[in-house]
Parts: sequence; structure tokens; C-alpha cells
Amino acid sequence: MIQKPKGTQDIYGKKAKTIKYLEKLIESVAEKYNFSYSRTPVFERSEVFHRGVGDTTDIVTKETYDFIDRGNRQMTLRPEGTAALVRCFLENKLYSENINKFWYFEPMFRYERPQSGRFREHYQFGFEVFGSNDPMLDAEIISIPVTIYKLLGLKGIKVNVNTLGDAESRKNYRIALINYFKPYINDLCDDCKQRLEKNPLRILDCKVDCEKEIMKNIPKMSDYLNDESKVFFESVKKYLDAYEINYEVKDTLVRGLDYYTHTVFEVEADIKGFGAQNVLCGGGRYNSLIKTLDGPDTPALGFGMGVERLMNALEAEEIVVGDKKTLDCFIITISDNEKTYAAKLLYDLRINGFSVDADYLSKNLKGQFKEADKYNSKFIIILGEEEVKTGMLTVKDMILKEENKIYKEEIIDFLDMNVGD
RNA sequence: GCGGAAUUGGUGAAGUGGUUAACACGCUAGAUUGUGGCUCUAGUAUGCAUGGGUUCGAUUCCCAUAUUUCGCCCCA
Repeated sequence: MIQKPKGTQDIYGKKAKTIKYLEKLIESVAEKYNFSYSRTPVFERSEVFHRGVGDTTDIVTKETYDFIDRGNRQMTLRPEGTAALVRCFLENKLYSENINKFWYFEPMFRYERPQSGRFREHYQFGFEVFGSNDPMLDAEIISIPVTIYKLLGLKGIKVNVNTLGDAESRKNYRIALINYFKPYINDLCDDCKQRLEKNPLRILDCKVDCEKEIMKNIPKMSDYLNDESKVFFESVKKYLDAYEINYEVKDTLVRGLDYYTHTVFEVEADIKGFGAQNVLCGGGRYNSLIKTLDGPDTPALGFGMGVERLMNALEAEEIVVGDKKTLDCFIITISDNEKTYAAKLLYDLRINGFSVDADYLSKNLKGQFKEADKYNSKFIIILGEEEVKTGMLTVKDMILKEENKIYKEEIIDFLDMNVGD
């Protein structure tokens, strides 16, 4: 038996229905926020992510699906949505417009060891805004996942926010961190020893070293923010209050992708018994990314949310979404003699907008009734010798449990009147 | 990349080094030859992830591989 590749999933049945429902919900939220739908290729030239996400990040150093195509080009399966969308933004010169608001819902690929809430292929949706430095948008971006959780009735969530400041603040803080940790380099874990030169900010959210004595007096980002960055973050917080968002400022929150500046945020699942992978959503402002990828200096921000983790959270809170499967009508035939008549009827009803099905397994009457039940059919049409001959159909209302005789010519009007929403 | 635990019909699962692999759901047929949902009866794994090995004999013990799951790291 051939098994699926590690960390991938077959999506069908209940799971498929939930994903479809979520996608529609997200689309409707996107419309309300005036974001437009976008799609980019599943694979890109590797440098999109290597330069975009950052060469020192774990995502790029050990988690990308890289391959060389037949034309000897180095390609990478998309590990996250932002860098790819920035490439699209630049290539199509969308910066000629004032502002661009995009959303996406696509599979992402990371070569990792799977566990609860983590896959090698998973779905992620995200919202990105290019072209504005207004702190009101930072709050708006954070409000989108919060709105989605609210619409779904998901309560166990926690919003953490921080600022990394602008390039100058970040540079000063970086120097301060290196100076602080250098004397203690032997006390740090092996990963952090590497991080010290390449990306010292990442030491802050290291889970190995976080309990150590040296972590207690580390310089604070807030002391290295220049006035402009401070004012910006204060505005963001003011707007967050206006959006009535409950958040916590967490000054060790730095995020694992290199492109962030100013505002960064995460939404955690705060549900008892939830797995170790509890970050449902993460994002922030990335004002320097577009320039890094050879574009004009354009401010931007956004977030991404893991669909499987969102579904885990819904399940943990026993929230069921999506409608029950129903059928307007099921056609039962007494014998094979009525099958051509049934075929015509199926075609007629379907083309007139009804959801209709019939038996294709030559089941007996009882079996056909059971099947109609399984699909929650509102009506059943029973076709026998008599009905075919006279054109007088036997129609059973499964909700009122009553049977009617309807002329074939009137069946569409009849169903129209009785199959409401 | 590192560590732990798993893998038995369509599904949830019990079980054992030795003739017929429990139970439940589902499915099929019948009781009920044009009316389902309830009930009753019968049927439903020549096989226990795959490939090796140990053994007179392996689904059971050992090894490898694949997948799942729970952590670490990291992230959505």
C-alpha cells in the first residue's frame, strides 16, 4: 500500500467541509475590510525566500523544500506567503497605485518533523497591505484575526504585541545585546551561540535559555527605541484600544522571520490541553522587505494564520462550523425499467437549480430510502411503472412525512415553492 | 535534525508464540414482493503497515523501512 508523504494530509469529508466554510468566512471578512484576493505560484526561485525571509532564519536554513528544475534553476516550494506576494507586487509594479490590500489562502511547505498542529504541507491564509505607514493599519491588521475568532465564537485566545522599532533602533539594540551577551557566551545554548553574531534578537525568545540568570537583566528594546519608533508604537496601541482589542505587550516577542520592523504580534491559543504548537497566527510590519528585494522603499505589513491550528482550536472548544449536508430531492426507482425516466428527471431538476441524487448501486427500496436519509433529503420522488406510464409522480415530503401526487409538468414549481432556505 | 509511543476488516477497537482473530458501529440480505428511520435474524478480516530474521510454527519476539502520534528545536 502506498502511503502519503510524511506530514501531508488527505482532505475530504468533515475536514474538507470545515476548510471550505472557513475559506468562505475569510473571504467575507476580506470583502468587509476591502482586501482583494490573490494567488502566487506554489514554487518560486529560491532567492525570493532566501533573501526575503532571511538567510539566518531556521525556515530558510533547514526547512525549505528546495529543488533544481530541469533547466538547472534553483527553486523552492513556498514556505510562507509574504515574500512571494512581495515578489508579485514588485514584478507587476503594483507600487504605482497608492495602496494595495491583498489576502490569500494557500498551501505552504516546510521540511519539518510533523507533530500536532505542524505539517510539511499545511494551509495558511493571510492578509497583507503594501504602501502605507499609518499605525492605524497595524491595529487594523491585528483586528482581522481577532474579528475572525469572534465570528467563529472562539474564546480561548491571547494577543501578544511588541515593537522592534525602525532600522536605527533595531541596529542600536542589536549592538547592545551583543555587548551584553558576549561575556556570557559560554552560558548560552549552542543555538544561541550561533545567533549572537547573526541575529541576537532571536536569543530573546529562546526556550532553552529563558530560565537562566543572564536572561533576567537583558537590555530592553524599549530603552533603545528612538523617539519616532516610540511615538509610532504608542499610536498603534491607541488604535488597538479603539478597535477594542485585548492585548498584552510582550517585550521578548521577536518572531523568527528577519523582515519585521516596528509592530510584531502573535495570537496564541489559550485552551487547556492544546498541543505545543499553540501560535495560531503571527505577523507584523515589514517596512524594509520590499527594498531588500530590490523594490522601491515601500512600507508594508500583514499576518498569516495556520488553518489546521485554527481547526484544532475550534475542535478543542467544541465549535462545529459548516452546515449539515442536505439534498433537495432523492429519486427512488422501483425497478431498472424506470431508470431512463429517472435520468431525464435528474437532468431536469438539476438544471433548474435543485440538488438531486439517485441510487447507482441497484439497491432495494429499503436501501434507497436509507440513502435518501443519509443525505437528509427534503423530498423523495418514487418512480414505478404506474408513475412512468401516467406522468403522475409520487412525491414524499420527508419533513412533513406526507405523500403527494404531482404532475411531472408541475414538479419544478412544486419544489420551488417547498424547498426554501 | 534529535528523543518517546504506536500501526489489527469500511470504522472504533479487544486479543494470543500453535486448529475457527472477541465486541460494537457500518454495510448487504431477509422478516416487510411500492415506502426508510425501531426491532429481530443471517452474512460481512484466507488476514493483524511493508520487507527481512529467529522458530517445527510469528499477527504476537528481533531488525530495517514507511506512515501516524507526542515532545525538543522552530513555526502557522
